[in-house]
Amino acid sequence: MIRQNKELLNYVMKLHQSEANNAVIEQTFTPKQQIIQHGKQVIYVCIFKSGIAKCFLTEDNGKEFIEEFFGEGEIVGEIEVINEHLSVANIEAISDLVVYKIKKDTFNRLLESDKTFNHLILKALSSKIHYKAIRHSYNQSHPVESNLLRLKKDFPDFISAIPKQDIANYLGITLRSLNRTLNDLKVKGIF
Amino acid sequence: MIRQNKELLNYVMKLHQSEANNAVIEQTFTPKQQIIQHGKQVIYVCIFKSGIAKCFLTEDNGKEFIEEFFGEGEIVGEIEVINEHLSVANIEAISDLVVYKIKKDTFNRLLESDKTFNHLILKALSSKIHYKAIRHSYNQSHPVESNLLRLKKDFPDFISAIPKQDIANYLGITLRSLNRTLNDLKVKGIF
DNA sequence: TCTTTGAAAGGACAATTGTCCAACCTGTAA
DNA sequence: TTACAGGTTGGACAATTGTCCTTTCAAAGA
Repeated sequence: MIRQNKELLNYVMKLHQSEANNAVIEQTFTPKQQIIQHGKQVIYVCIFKSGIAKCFLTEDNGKEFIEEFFGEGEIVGEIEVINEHLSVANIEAISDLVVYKIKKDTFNRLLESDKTFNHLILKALSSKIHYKAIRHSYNQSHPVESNLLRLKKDFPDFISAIPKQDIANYLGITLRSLNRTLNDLKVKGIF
Repeated sequence: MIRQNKELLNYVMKLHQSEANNAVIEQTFTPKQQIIQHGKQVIYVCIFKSGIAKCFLTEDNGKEFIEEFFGEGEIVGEIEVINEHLSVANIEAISDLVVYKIKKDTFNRLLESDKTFNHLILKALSSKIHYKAIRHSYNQSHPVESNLLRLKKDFPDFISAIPKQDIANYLGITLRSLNRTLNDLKVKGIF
């Protein structure tokens, strides 16, 4: 549930050192700070060095849906830069965060001129599609209880690392339902 | 709900004519034929020239979840070729289908040597993430009735073009629920 | 110290959705 | 023709999930 991309992170760390003119900048965020906001232009592509952030959409009825939790090496803003549109989603820090920022133009230049980088981005995009497909299929096809067990298997400590409301929004259920199911699992001795 | 990518289709049609050695082959399928099967190696990337196919996963509990319906210009198999893993999903023809097939190695060569092609693929991948994000957020955050109205707006004739069970699987609901909601909408005079 | 705010927890009831089943068509094969 | 398989439809009831609301607790600020 917390996505990572170590291979990309390694490469961006190298770029951070080798590229001239601060092509890759480091920046820190504190919990609840916004990294990208829906409807705004995306000027920087960001790659997470450490910490956790959430990627979410807010629907017309006020409900918030969490697309992913992003950890080390995950990249955000690349979709918007590649397809040249405004930001679809919001990215917000959950923990303290350190990110590498790459200016839009620099990112496009790297895509064109650096074959390794280009391929890493192709792979990053493919992975996103891959894990989104698997996640939504599983979530839709299984009861809440199974979904929670699956998250626990992936990331045993998710209950304490991520606010309950965010977990509920990730699963597309209400906080009430989440609590109810967690309770059932406690009674059963799991969790 | 039926995804298209005309820009990519145009380019692949050009490749079909210009590339030597049958780099791009045309093939036809009839309804229910399998184009890609879960767990198998992907040797060809396919781009749809005409017709409709469904992309779906089958879960351990036997439930089938439909990722997307693909129409003109949509591409399948590229995720597997780029990330070098076995097929995640199944692709099956719904209507009669004509596809362009590109061998894995040819696809990789084009990605490396043809900048326009490379960029079209980057955009295709980005779009997939984009529309997946929007769709799942909307679906999870709205009742079945709203989801059906949204599909009808997108593709007015979907009820007759796509089997009911497939629509239910696409929305992650049962056939019973789908029928119930369709009935409600009929009574209300919509649909 | 005394509010105040926000996250967490759960009771009670309503609404939605699933499960199981039977009935009804339509086209195809025996 | 007859039988059968597959897609479609909806009744009856069970199970799940949502809505609304109250309580508790802990951290932050007046």
